[in-house]
This record gives sequence, C-alpha cells and structure tokens, in this order.
Amino acid sequence: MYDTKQKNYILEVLKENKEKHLNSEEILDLLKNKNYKVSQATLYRYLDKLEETNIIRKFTKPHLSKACYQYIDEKCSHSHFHMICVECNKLIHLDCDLMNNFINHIEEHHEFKVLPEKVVYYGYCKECRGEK
Amino acid sequence: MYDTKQKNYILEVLKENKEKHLNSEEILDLLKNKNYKVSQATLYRYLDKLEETNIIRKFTKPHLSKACYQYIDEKCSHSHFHMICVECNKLIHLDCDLMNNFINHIEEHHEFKVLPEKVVYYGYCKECRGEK
DNA sequence: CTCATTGCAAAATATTTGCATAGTT
DNA sequence: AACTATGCAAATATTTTGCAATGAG
Repeated sequence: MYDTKQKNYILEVLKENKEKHLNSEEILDLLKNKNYKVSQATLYRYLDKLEETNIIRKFTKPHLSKACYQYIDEKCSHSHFHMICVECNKLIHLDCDLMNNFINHIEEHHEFKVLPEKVVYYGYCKECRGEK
Repeated sequence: MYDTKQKNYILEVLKENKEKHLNSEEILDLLKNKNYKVSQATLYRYLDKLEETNIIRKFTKPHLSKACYQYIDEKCSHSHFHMICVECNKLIHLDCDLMNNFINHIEEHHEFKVLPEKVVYYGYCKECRGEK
C-alpha cells in the first residue's frame, strides 16, 4: 500500500478527533477546513482499509442513516460505553468504574463475553429529560 | 391506526421468525412465499411503526448494508435485557439484578435515563467462546 | 516503468416520499 | 363520509464503482 498525502490527511483528522464518532460528511468537512483536498471516493476507500486493519472502528446505529468512524486508541476507546439520546441524538461517553464490575459479572455468572465497545444505551439525556 | 391485511401479513411473518434477524428483502421474500402481496413501501412504513411502538427491534451492523428486524417476544413481560452473539447471532435473555442496579446507577449518577427495552449487549456466547 | 491511488461522475444500494387509489371504521 | 393505508414510481441518501489521469516506489 503506497503512502499518499490523502491517506495521511485522513488519518490525521481521525486521530485529532479520537473522542468523537465522525461520519463521512464530517470527516470531509474537517479535511476541507484544513485545506486538505480529498475526494469522497478516496475517503470511503481508505476508511474501509483502516477498518479492515483495525485502525479505526465503524459504527452503525439504527436511527442514523450514516455510518460513523472512530480512531482506535487502546488507552481510551475500549474503556467506555456510549449513550445516545433518542430525543436530540447527542452521543455521550460513559466513563464509569462500575462498568467493569458489570462486564465481569456477566462473564462470570452469565457466561457471556460482552464487547464493551459495542455497548450503546439509548435513552434521554439530562437536557431532554428536563424538557418533559 | 387501521387494521389491514398487509399489517397482519407482516406481523405474522415476523412472529414466525422470532429467532431470526430479517432484513427487508428477506421479509418480502417470506411474504411472497406465502402469496401475501405487500409492497416495499408499505413494509418499510410499517416496520418503522412497529419499531416506534417497541413491537420489533431494528438492528444495524457495520458489516451489513441492510438493517435487520426482529420481533420482540412479549411472553417474558418482566424486565430483562438482550445479549446477541456476534458469532452465531443467537439472542439471549439476561435477567440480572446487578444489571438493574447498574441502569439505576447511570440514572442517578450520570443523569441519563436508559431505555431498558433498547439495551442490547453484543459479544460472544458460551458456545462460541469455546470454539476459539 | 509499473502498478497502486486518485478524482470525477455515474451506478448501485437502501430507504423514503408524493400522490392517486383503495380500504377501514 | 372521513380519513388512513396502500402501491407505484420517482426521489433521496449513502456508499461503491469504472475509468482515465496522476503519483509512488
């Protein structure tokens, strides 16, 4: 696989936004903001390769039409759950000590190995609960 | 919402395949096999309604382009959660006090009201873990 | 020089929508 | 009769592909 500026641009933007779930459009916007010229086709082609080689993670959610992508940082990516507000669609990261207790309990007592990175809780965020 | 044959056809097929994740095409095929005439538009429109009212669950997976749908069996009316094996696609019901505590903890300490019926844990079941 | 990569536009895929007709209450 | 649901085809949204031109090694 040849090393090209387009690939470096894409990786740069993904690394700078480790904490976010970016869809293709958002990535293209971020690239444009930096005056990096990358076509949509190139982006999709490279995202596929990055996912295959486990450098990024691809997310699809039932209520979102676009797929999202996130750079995998061993330090943080594996250690949190995601919560999505069904009202405002906000994505919230849940960092919680109890989480690991819970995962371990399921593994030990219910014989199921939960993949934490795939956990998404749907519900109502602070703001949207207040509005009701 | 009026009661129509198309809706009954769709529900019938979904109920008969409770254990499976069906995509729109598969549902249309099953309908066709029974000589039930339902258009694609009607199917999508009714699937949306069924999901909104929590009669079926919609799944999207990063490696599948089409969404999948599954009837939620109401025979277990008590509160429980779902686990799905990413290897064999098996759906497992999880009845766990710790889980309820955890959900309550999130509500109290992380200010997010989780919708329990939408909780799905992805991971590896007993059998599929053994194979590795 | 060879072959991978890119960009463009067109195609493919999946889902949604407008509208006239049919069906339900 | 009033109003919802359906089917068709067209529209939309997202992603993928063919192909000629460009760039990397």
